[in-house]
Amino acid sequence: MTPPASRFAFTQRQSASNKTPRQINRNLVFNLIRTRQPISRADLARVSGLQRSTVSLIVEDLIRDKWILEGSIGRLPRGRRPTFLELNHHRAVVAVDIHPSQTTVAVTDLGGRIVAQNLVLLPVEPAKAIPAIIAGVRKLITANEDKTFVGIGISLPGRTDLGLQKLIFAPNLNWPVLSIKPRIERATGLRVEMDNAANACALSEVWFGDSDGNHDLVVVNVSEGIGSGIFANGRLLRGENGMAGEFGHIQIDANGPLCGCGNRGCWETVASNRAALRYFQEGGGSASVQTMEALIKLAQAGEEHAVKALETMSVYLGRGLRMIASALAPREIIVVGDITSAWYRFGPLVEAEFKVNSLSKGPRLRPSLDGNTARLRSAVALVMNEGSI
Amino acid sequence: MTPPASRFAFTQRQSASNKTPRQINRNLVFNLIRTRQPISRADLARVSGLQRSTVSLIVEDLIRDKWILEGSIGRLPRGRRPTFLELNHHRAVVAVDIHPSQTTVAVTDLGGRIVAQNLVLLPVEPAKAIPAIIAGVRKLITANEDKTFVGIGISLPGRTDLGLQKLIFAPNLNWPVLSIKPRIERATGLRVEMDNAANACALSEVWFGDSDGNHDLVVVNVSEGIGSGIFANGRLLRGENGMAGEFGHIQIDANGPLCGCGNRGCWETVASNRAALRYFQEGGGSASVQTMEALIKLAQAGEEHAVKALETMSVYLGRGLRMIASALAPREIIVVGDITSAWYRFGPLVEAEFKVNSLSKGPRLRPSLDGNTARLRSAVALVMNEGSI
DNA sequence: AAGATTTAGTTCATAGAGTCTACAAAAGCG
DNA sequence: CGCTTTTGTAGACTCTATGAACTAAATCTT
Repeated sequence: MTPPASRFAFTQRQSASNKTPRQINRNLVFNLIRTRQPISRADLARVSGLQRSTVSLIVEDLIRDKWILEGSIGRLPRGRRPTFLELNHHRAVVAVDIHPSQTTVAVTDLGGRIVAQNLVLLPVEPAKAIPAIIAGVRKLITANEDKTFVGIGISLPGRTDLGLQKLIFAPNLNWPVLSIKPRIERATGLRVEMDNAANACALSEVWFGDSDGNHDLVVVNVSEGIGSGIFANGRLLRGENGMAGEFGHIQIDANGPLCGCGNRGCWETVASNRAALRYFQEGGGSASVQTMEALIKLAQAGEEHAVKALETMSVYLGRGLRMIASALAPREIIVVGDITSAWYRFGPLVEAEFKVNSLSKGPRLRPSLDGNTARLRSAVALVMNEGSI
Repeated sequence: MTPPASRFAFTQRQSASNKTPRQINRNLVFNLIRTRQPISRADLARVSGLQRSTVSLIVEDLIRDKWILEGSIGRLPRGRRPTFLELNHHRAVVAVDIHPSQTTVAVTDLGGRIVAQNLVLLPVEPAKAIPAIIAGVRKLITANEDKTFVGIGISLPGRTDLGLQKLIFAPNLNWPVLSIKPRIERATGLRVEMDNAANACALSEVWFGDSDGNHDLVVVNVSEGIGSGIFANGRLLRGENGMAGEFGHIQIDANGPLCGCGNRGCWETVASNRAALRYFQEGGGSASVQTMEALIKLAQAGEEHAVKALETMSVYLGRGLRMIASALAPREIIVVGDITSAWYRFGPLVEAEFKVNSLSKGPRLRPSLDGNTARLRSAVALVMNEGSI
């Protein structure tokens, strides 16, 4: 098939054993089943490039380990009928999406399909928030006792410290640096993996998008601030201390408003939800509008100040996205956030500014279909990505 | 040792055969010999984590294929004396560094040591430039007939089309889109690999730097324009059509001078060599100064206008570097270009602006020790990186 | 000086893994 | 009923790493 990866890349300083090919191929076969189920062994062999006998052995392993199941029997023009394989729908993952406005706990199957879902009212005090989350998780687990849970994936509105794997920094929630991972692990007995919302969305796009995960993409999460998740060279680009993707603080306007970081005119200060609300107030809009949803509703109803505010935000949004495009040249940039609910109206403005003076075609720019779902579905990816199989 | 890489990463959509471990381990062993030569089999086993017997087999292979040689015999406090292994110094690579101001052709051994070196006068017309390069390469090859050449690595002042692997776009040379790779391959009979100067420098840092190539770094090449090479997740980050790293066109100053790309205040227009010369002229400097080297010399002599021009450039340079740091959070940012020759004087200015308002420690910022050498030494990496072993 | 100890490097039986060929199973078609 | 086609399995074969045993060659101890 395609040529082998560079043999001199530095990716692996790790020696390989005889079990390495099985690990790789097992991974490959599982992902093919995940993305193309139902699928027969023979088709897996054709798609993967492995021999039918090899696929059979790997499938046997995966069935023994309860990751997949034999399903219905297919039908062909002639020849023996294939046995379809599918993900084991008795296995499930708990998905937690912590969000400033609303926190959701859900159960998804291994394919990322949402099976059950609850909202959790998050107490303001951090000390009470985590018990509330644990209670929500427990409730869903007991309500789905027929499932075997593989782990818990959490999407956070803040940074996680990948080195220690347990701290988060979530200024938008007014939480201090917290060590939530071990607490939830102890309380539930399940493995917990977490990452910030933008990375979660990026993983969702790669795992559940129609593309095969072979190209680079950037997810830009526009809410109170602006964060981003970068998928490049086949992995999330995390950077030192997980700090990569902080495009929110690239300077867009040297004369812009002062940012919390101390600089002027950071992208966040001119293109975030907060910026849009500020434009609205400064433009003479009603002081009663306090949330982005309200502002968007107003604009959709045709209120002039609201439209103007979102138009200004859109232009700045496009300008920053253009910088991301020239910095990383991904194949796609995906926007997540409230503004996407009015993309039909403001998307063209963003796109116009995004394409200004661009020499070549540039990346595709599109809104995420549903950020809430994407963050929840990322749970499977988070849990499985760390190699639980 | 370290835990295995994620089994669900999408890096490899490729099936593995039972030869895969050998490929990986051979790669690993060769790189250990490359970076730690001279080294014994026993030490290789200790460092790699492989068994002594496995290392012996791989070493036998590498010797048979002429990549390495048995060298001198060591001495220990007690026990049998180890046989040192080293790179085969009969094998060499041709390194070509095409540069607007001067083009160099060199021969390096597999360890990147420069064995021979010639300057090539590049005719202005592109039609005559390539024959001149070929002649220079031929001359060095015949002058080093004791060597066996593995390939030719070329560093270019422009973009290469990685998809087709043969086109380059080099506006700074006033060359049209050219297909130089197959021409040189046909003329010399050697495999040609090429990449732009910034990527070449990044590869050099990873291959020959003291770090083990396990972390992310960005090389910023400041000359007429500004280009960059991004090393992340264990590989060069190339992006769609090899266009990643075009930080030169991020906007630094919305009211800045008009850039060739159509926007205002691109980083290139305020922090490149060209920008420094413009500051100098606008500030009332002598019109006779036309090159960056001359400007730097003048500044080093204390001429006020020159100092001022380079100081302005330095501040803008630092500002852009700050954006790279927050976008990618690499462990290191390395600056290459003429300005590094006066880093002792202007580096602190760059660094000061770079660190403005930075919350955390941030990446290390440092000048490349020698950009010319780095670009030449990248030839080995370019040739070997594509898997010729 | 002879044996003990230590370290380097090799040999070989063994087990894990994928490939490839042969073959059994199961369906449609004439 | 036999032929063809396709799915899935079995087994011989090859490649590879492992780990224990072994040889080689040096120093240390007595």
